[in-house]
Amino acid sequence: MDEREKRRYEAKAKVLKALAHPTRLWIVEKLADGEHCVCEFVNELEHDFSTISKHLAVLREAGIVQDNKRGKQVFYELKVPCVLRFMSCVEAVMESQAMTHAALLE
Amino acid sequence: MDEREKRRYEAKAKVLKALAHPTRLWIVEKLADGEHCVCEFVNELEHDFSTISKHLAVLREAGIVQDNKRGKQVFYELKVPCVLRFMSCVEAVMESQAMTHAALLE
DNA sequence: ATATCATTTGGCTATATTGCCAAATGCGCA
DNA sequence: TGCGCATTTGGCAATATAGCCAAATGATAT
Repeated sequence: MDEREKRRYEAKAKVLKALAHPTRLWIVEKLADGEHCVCEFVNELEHDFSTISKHLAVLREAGIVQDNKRGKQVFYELKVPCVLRFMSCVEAVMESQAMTHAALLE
Repeated sequence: MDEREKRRYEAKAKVLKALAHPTRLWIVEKLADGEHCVCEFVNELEHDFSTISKHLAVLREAGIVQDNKRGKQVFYELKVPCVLRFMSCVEAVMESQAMTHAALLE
């Protein structure tokens, strides 16, 4: 793996890393039906404003979401909605894993 | 988010986290064309055997790959190949990000 | 049985991530 | 202009992750 390829894999990993957190995953799924205000995330998740804000920054810096400021509020929306398609495969992995564990108990 | 849902998001995040590392991503893509021996990864990546082995353990525990021991060697293969479909979307995110940055420079 | 090879595991240090608090910012309204 | 609200930023302590070395394991071949 040369330097160029290495940087490319690091960039790819950064995108997946942005998704790889329960709170951020929840936010991304929430955005499936369109734009939402930061305040909604804070209300529904039991976290500090600052914590949510930092999670949103991670998603924004990865290029997954974008923010739209309107009035006092900030709304976030998915910039690249194809990430939603990951979910069914992630669930397939979890199911396969559950089956394997069940098989070991037999 | 109740306790049950929380655990579910943690499990999903675990799968994505397993993919969210340059070396592991490289390994997963390498497995696109089928089974490969651990020794091949060690040869092609400039890492210690133990480092590669731990990365493989992360992928295995997440349910993404499975190991097949034959003779002295251990071969790994994708257990749930749909993860390969993530790549094009990850690249779409990167491209969208590149465009945004380019736009800012104008 | 023993030596050998491929891989895994344990242990360690360095680095990265998370989540809270407090303080700073930015916008709209009185 | 100056206040108040929504959000972001800075800073810190706790925890998690990465990668190296050395030692342990497990199968094969002698």
